[in-house]
Amino acid sequence: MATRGSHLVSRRMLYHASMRLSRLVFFGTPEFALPTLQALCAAGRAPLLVVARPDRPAGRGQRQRTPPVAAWARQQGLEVAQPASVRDAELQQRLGALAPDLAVVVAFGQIFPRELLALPRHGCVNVHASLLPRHRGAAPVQAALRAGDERTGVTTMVMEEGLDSGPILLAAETELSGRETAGELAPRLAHLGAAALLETVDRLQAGTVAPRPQEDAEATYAPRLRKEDGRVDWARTARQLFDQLRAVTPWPGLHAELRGEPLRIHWAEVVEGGEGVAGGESPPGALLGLADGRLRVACGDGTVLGLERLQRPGRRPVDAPDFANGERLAAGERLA
RNA sequence: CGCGGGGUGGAGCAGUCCGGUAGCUCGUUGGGCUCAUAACCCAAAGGUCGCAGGUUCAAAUCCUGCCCCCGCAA
Repeated sequence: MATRGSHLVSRRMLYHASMRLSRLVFFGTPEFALPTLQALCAAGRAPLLVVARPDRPAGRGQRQRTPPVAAWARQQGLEVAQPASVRDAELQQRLGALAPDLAVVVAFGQIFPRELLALPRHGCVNVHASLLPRHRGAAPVQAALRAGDERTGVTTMVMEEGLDSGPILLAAETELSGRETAGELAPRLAHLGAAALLETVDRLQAGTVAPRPQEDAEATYAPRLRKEDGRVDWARTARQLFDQLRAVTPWPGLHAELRGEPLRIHWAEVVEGGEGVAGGESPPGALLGLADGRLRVACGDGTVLGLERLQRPGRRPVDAPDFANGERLAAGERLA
């Protein structure tokens, strides 16, 4: 067993000796972190301090937005801190004065320095939205969908300096329906994560769970999505595009181009038996006509994707038949 | 004051720059054709052109204010 450095934290946690975990602090920012915070409060484990990232301009009009976690915590009368950085000296002091037993971290959005990892008596526990070591990183929910995974889940782990590489405490799996989008899956995993975290804390306290190292060789990475991740490459197969669609919905959204203007694809389905429909050799992106309320598009390997709901910039989303009516599509046109 | 697009019969759009008869593709209704059909043919109904004010002989179109929707950006 490792005996120094970042492993110090996990070594302390390893042995069944029951822990006193009455003094918690919570780190989290977006919607995804909220169920866990709420679960802690409901279980009588309300944190002494809730730390979220600062308000910042967002949305149309660039108004200052308060992160969901900060808003809810204040409403509950919890102590809240929103430092510009977790390295903020004032925050460190405040945390130190609280002498927390454990920090619970969910989708906080900032890397923890070593001093912070070691500050709570028993370290920091993180809820991660994938089955580690698969999909380490900022966008695990989307990565599982994009990879076409049939199952995913949440993992609680002891935080160390590496990216989501700490020893695993508990994991909870769930089946993917195959039609679920990231926007639908995220809240589901958030609740699964809340339950897992609660159980993790209970079992740490009781001494009935021990950290188990990750298989680093099996790790995959899920970097934060960028706008470009929503761009369609019609040379990919319909199946791959469908998985991509589910991963990037609702953000950044799947988008292609028609007549030099952006076209957002809100929903589409793989058209079975597409090869026959394509009539063989249609180039990727070629429009193959409207059928069953879907606008068919030729994709890679002779597959066909049926676009169902589309949107032009500045317009509202419309169903494929309406889109075809208004757009006056001509034979032989192609999406880019 | 972050940038930008849009509100036109039931749906999706054109027309707005260069004021002057309300258009297109669908849908709906009636009729026809067909073995049949979400196909085709004929006909009809259906619109305060977001709201209010202004300019004008005349406003969907120009000017002012307001309401609503959406994209970018996060």
